[in-house]
Amino acid sequence: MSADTSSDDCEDTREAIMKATYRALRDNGTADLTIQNIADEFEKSKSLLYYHYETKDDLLVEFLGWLIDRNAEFLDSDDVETTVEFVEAMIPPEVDEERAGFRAAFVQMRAEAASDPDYREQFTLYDRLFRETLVELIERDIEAGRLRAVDVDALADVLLSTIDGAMLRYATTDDDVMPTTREGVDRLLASLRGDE
Amino acid sequence: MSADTSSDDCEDTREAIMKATYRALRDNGTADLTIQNIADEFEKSKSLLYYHYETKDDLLVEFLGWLIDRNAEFLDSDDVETTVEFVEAMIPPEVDEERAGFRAAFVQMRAEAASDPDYREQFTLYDRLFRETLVELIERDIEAGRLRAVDVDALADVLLSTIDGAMLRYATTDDDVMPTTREGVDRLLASLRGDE
DNA sequence: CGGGGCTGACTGAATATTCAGTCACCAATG
DNA sequence: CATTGGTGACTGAATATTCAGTCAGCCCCG
Repeated sequence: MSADTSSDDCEDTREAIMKATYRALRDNGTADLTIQNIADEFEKSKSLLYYHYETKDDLLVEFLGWLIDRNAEFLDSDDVETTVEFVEAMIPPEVDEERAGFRAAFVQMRAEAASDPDYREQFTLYDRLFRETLVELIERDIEAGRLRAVDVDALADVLLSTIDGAMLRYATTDDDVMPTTREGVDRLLASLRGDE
Repeated sequence: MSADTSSDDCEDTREAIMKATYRALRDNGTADLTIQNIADEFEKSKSLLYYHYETKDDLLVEFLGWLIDRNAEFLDSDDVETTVEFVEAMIPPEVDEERAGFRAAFVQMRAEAASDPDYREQFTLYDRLFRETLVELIERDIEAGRLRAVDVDALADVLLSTIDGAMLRYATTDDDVMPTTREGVDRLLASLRGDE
C-alpha cells in the first residue's frame, strides 16, 4: 500500500543531486569535484547537499553506486543474448555525445580506486559481475555452436580488458579508438566461430 | 669540452623532486597529492619546490612527461623485436611490486586526461607512439611469416586496448587479471600464426 | 502553528604560494 | 693571499586562497 510512484521530494532531490554530481565530474574532473562545483550544477543550494548527505564522502559513495548502476543499464536496455551483442553494447559503433561524457566520468571515478580501498572494493565487484556475465554468454555461445570451444576464462578476460581499455583510451585521448578496436574484436570473434 | 656528466645540482634536484612526486602519488593518490605530501617524500624543503617550479600545476605537467618516459623505458630496456615480446613487456607474467605502484600512479594521471586538455594531449601522443610501434612490429611479423596476414590497424588497436584495459583493471580491482588476460592474448596470437 | 525542505552568510582547517634572509661557493681585485 | 661582492641553492615563517562543513532562520504546506 506504500506509495511507490508518489511525488517523493526527497528521492527526487537526491536523484537531482546525483545528476548534478555527474555533470560536475564530467566537466571539471575529480581534481575539481568540489561541493561548490556540484552545487553550481544543482538548481538548489549548496547547504541542501548537507541536508541530504552527512559529508562529501557520503555523497560520493552513493554517487559511485549510482554511476555503476547506470553503466550496468547499458546491458539491460539492449537485450544482450550473445557475446557479440555484449561487445556491441559496450563498444557501440555510433558516436554518442552523452555516453562520451559518461565514460569520462566513469574512468575518473575508477582511477580513484587505485588508491582508495572503498572504491576499489566496489570496482572489484563490478568487474566480477561483468566477467561472470561474459563467461555465461561465451558458454552459451559454445553450447549453441556459435563459438568454437575455447578457454572460456581466458577469452572472457581478454574481451573485458579490451572493452575497458577501449573505454580508457577513448576517454583520455583525442583519437577515436572505438571503431578500429571494435572491428578487431569482431574479426577475432569471427575467427572463433564454428569453422574448426 | 662542456662537462655533461658533472654534478649538476639543479638537474639532480629536479630529478629528486620527480621521484618524490612519484612516491607521493603512488602512496596517497591524486586526491591527496598535495605540495606538502610531495615535500614529505622529498629530503629538502617545501619552498624549494617553488624555487624549481612556478606552480603546482607546472610541477605536475613536468611530472606527467617524466612518468610517460619512464613507461616507455619498459619497451627499450628489454629489446622488443616481435609482437609477442611487446605484449610480454607490457603484461609481464611475474608479479612486480614496484611496477604495481607504477601502474597505480600511471592510471591515476591518465584518468585526469579525461577532463584536462594538457594531460589529454600528452596521452594522445603517448597512445599514438605505442600504436605506431605495435603496427611496425605486426608488419614485421607478417613479412617474416610469424603472423598470418591480418588487418594490421585492427589488430594493433585490439592489442593496445587489451594492454591498457589489463592495466586499468589490475590497478583498480583486487583480482589479478594479468595472467588470464595474458594467456588469452597468447592464444589469440597463436591462432594468427602462419597456419592458414 | 509546527515541522520538513531549504537558504545565505559564515568559519576553521587545509593548502598553495610568497618572501626575506642564510649559506656555500666562486671570481675579481688590491 | 685576504677581502669584497655576487650568485644560485635553499629554508622557515608568514600570507593568500580554497573548501568542507555549520548554523540561525525563512518559507510553505498540512
